[in-house]
Amino acid sequence: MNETLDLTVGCDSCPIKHRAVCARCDADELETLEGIKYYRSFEAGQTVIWSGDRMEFVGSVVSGIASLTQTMEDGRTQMVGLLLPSDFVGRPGRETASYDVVATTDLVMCCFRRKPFESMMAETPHVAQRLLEMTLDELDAAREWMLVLGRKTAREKIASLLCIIGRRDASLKLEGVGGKIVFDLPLTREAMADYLGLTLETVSRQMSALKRDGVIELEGKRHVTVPSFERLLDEAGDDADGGMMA
Amino acid sequence: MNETLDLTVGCDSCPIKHRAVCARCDADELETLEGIKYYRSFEAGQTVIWSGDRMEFVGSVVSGIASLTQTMEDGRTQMVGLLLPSDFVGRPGRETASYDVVATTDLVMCCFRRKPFESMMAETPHVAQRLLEMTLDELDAAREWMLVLGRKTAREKIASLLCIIGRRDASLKLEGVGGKIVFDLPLTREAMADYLGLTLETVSRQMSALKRDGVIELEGKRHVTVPSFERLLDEAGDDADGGMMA
DNA sequence: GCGAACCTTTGACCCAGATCAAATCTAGGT
DNA sequence: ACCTAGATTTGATCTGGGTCAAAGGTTCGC
Repeated sequence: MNETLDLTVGCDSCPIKHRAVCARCDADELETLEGIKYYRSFEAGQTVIWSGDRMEFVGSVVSGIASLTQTMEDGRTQMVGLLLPSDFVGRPGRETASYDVVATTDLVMCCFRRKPFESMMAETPHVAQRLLEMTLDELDAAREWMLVLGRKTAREKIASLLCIIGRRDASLKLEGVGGKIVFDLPLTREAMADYLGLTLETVSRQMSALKRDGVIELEGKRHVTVPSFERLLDEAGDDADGGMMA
Repeated sequence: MNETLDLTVGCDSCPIKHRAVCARCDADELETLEGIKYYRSFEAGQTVIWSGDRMEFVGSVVSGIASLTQTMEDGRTQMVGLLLPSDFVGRPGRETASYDVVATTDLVMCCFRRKPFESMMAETPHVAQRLLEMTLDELDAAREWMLVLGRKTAREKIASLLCIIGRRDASLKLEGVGGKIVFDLPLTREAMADYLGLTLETVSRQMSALKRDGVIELEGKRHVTVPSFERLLDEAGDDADGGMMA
């Protein structure tokens, strides 16, 4: 068992149905995990972990969405992570998390009672390795998001968010006709604003603008159709007026 | 060897002089590392890793500072990480980094030829564990920085940056009289701006404002004295006019 | 069907920070 | 000492997005 691990969503032979813990089904390791896993459900808006809590478990999203949020004393908030199905939360080996985890839609998580860090490294090395890889992925994502937060315009920020959601969501579901991508936004305008470092009014305005400019289609408030992610990101760059100079 | 690892800067008994790889000096593991370590120096401005490069090594900063930067096609840049002494760079198990690493001051790094991920987990489990812990710390730091980028004002951003630099730097050096913290900024105004998602002009203006308001003292452009980190963060909140309403 | 509690959209106005431009202030180098 | 290339400061002006405010839309429960 020395090959590179490639743990993808929904490995069939594994009783736990997503990549988070399916370490290409190393039997012994899985058994160890089986013994300590359990499921928990949360309603939209319910708090999964309060900042400052002792983390009693490591969890992985099965369905629904949760958000990782940091808050300042004066109430300003910044979402610092979106937890989509197969994503991980938790910090084995640390007692406090510095942010809240709140269910953004109805949510099911697969939880594992916290194990001492060292014993995990020893008993389930492939899981440990996968955990490290996933943490590195999250770090990459966080850093990419720093670029979005620090340097992109409101319009570009929206486009970036739509891409993130769309890529994750659409890959699981079907895509629309003519290669277009169709998905439902699982976030309110306010949640989008929290993630993007904007106000909800600006988010709403920019969504309307993108629709008006034909970059995206909107049915209702949540159902989104985009031509392609490349075009979305491109056209979001060209600020508005796609032909108003006459 | 089952106790919690607490790897701090400058462990004496370890031939490698910082926490990055000093896994409380597990002899066998250190020996393994000894065999593959070497030092490299870089001048200010020199590129350590280009985005898209295959990472040939894992490195740890010995002295100097490097920055991790992401760039957009149109030239906008966002620094996504500051590498201070004892910090780590590198992504074992991945072929490309998505950002440049550039020396911001003269820099010495301790490098390790890249090892296959799996063999590292097996051969040096304490180092692997330490690597995971450090990655989680970086993730925390990145997320905290997302709050700074997304929600803080220019003045607050500067204060946050001064705290980060000051805490790291001052802990190694001496502090000034009366509990004040004294340190040298290792960054140009432009580098600060890149980190904070601001322009260099705004950084300069806010530095001047903080000095004018007596929140910080400046000798030359780089030598900074702050009363305390708490006061710095507090007073940065109260926007300017510390008594102008009469 | 009717509120009530939310979301969401839109408008009017304002301001923090960007942009453009010009001095100053270094630190080398010759 | 003088010159040059950066780094830094400061000023004037502009603007993207925030703030405040007021209307729609939806989706409940009753």
